[in-house]
Amino acid sequence: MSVTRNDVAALAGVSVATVSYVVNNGPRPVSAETRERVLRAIEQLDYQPSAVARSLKTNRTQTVGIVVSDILNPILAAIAKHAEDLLLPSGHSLILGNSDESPEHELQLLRTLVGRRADGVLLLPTGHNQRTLYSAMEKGCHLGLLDRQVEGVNADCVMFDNEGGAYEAVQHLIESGHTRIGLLNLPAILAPGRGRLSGYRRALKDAGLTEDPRLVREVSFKAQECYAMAGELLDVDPPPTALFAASNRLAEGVLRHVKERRLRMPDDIALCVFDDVAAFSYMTPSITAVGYDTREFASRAVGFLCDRIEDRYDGDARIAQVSCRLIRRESTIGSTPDIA
Amino acid sequence: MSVTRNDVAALAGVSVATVSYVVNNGPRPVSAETRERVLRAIEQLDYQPSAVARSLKTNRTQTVGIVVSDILNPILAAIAKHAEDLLLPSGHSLILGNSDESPEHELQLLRTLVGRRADGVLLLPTGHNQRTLYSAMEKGCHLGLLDRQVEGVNADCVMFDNEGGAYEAVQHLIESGHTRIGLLNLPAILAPGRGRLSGYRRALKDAGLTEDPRLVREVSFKAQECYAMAGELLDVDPPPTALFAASNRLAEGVLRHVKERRLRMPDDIALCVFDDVAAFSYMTPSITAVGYDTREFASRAVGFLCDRIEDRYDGDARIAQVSCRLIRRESTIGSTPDIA
DNA sequence: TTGAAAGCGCTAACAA
DNA sequence: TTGTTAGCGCTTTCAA
Repeated sequence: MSVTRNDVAALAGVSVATVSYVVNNGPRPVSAETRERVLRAIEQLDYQPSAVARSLKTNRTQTVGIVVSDILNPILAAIAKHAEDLLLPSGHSLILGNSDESPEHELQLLRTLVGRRADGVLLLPTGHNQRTLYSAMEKGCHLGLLDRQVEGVNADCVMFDNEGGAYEAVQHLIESGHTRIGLLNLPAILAPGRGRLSGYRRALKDAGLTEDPRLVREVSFKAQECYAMAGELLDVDPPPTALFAASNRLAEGVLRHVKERRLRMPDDIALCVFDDVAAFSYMTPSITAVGYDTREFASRAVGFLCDRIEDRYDGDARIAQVSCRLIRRESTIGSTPDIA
Repeated sequence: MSVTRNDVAALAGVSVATVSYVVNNGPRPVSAETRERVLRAIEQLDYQPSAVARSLKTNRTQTVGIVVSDILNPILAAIAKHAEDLLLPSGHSLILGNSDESPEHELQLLRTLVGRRADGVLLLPTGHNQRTLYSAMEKGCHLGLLDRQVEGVNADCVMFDNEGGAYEAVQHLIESGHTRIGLLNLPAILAPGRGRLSGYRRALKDAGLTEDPRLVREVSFKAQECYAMAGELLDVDPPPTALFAASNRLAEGVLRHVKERRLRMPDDIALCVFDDVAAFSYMTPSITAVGYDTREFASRAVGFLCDRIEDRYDGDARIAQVSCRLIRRESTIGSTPDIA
């Protein structure tokens, strides 16, 4: 079928072993002259070594999977992009999987990845499939969790400072004079939802405000529900004067209402969002958001994973936290001298 | 190292061939009783067949690459997502690559993909690397081009109706009373840029307007340059009253100026964008855009590719065109009764 | 410095 | 209905 190492060896008049040593640049030396001949043969035949055969032999595929809930979320797209960037130099390819928050979908993706003998997987877990995760790790497929720890799964995890970011956001709203602050939150079964909720609570408490339970809503990942919940939140009596949306997806629901009801931000309603996306800075009004460095996040996750893949670390699960910072924009402070 | 088919065969007390036929559900029959025993052994050992070994034998990897210029572009992310969706049922995995519009980067990604023996590649080409593309196809790696045809490469291609979409957009601006319409265009060396430019020109001509060359700007893919060019366009004297931005990226440059200069859309400047992204519908004012079905686009591309991978088609390169439609929003018509 | 050959885990042709 | 075995393209040990 295609050109193999035998063809190269034959053309160069050397053994297959020698070709191997030339291709891999080691581990044993090859005389300059022989190497030259081999390289010429490779060139001439347009020979491209088979990573498949190589993987079978070496038990390494130089492949890592990334399974996220939604690649359309710009945050996750950015993490995937940076992961790919960071993995490229070491020759790893990235296999992309979308779980859509579905455990069944996630299961299938994980099985496929294990079947392909991926060296590792970066996973934004649905929170299920513990057994499969455990079995994957047993089989030597290293695991790195993204922002969500999974109970009973002892894997490295990189998180955002969810609690701190939320605290800073809500504190900012309080300092801007708001006392009725609605929270549109992620499901609190997942770590980010829990963290953002507790940041919200701590900020209220530190300011001596009491929480109105009607102002705290938890939303699944359905866009429709976001929209509906945002509406309910705005309709609470007396209404909130500010909203903290715990994710960029959640913010969309709010923004649709703002538009439909012709609300002015921040006068009618102030808005702060966890997750900063590009559009927030050039919208009018621009949107105050909790931002963070997705490149750093990806870098920590890839670092953890490669440490294990390349046998530099084999200990207990590690946790890294990526810091967040509040970017104050017009949706809370009303006007900006400069574009942030 | 890991559990292999031999282990399963031994435990079940059958030959490796039988295990194979059970796992693959064919091609030869296995008695119900034996199958049962094998399945139990698989279960018990938590055996997961190696796709690597399978690929070496079958010369098929069930892997396709997708190489795009920027996965952060929501349009490309959507195409990647849909491609993954569509490929999953047939057991194909998607390897993601970001070329960043760099030919060198693209080259490396293509080489890696060929080395991994990807069954096919979906590519948004930089326009270079023809030889590598040609050689990849020679080697049996099927190729599907996304929106950009490459001269001298005889591969299937799916395109948007760039000319028609641009025509409709500019016609709409003209009908709204504009006569000085700026075009912020993609590089015209690439097919989409050419198509969108000629749609712009045809619309002007059909309306009896003459083109002012100062109102047509071509921009590379650098964000900075977008911003600068958008500024120059707005500063032409006499200034344009409407702008057609040939991509969502280009639109960002315009929107930053609109914000900084506190321009009102559409009164000070009307804006229409090729590429509809979610944010355009909930921004205020909402942005008029040329939209299309990314799912259909991905579906055509994946269809072309799988036809070849699965030997259903082996003829000349095919072209498909995905239609576009104008979505009129506030940035051109000033107010919408409903959210589009 | 180089070659020969075993074997990675699988599929499928050939035998039984 | 089932078992045996060659061989996919590579890496690497053992010998020369």
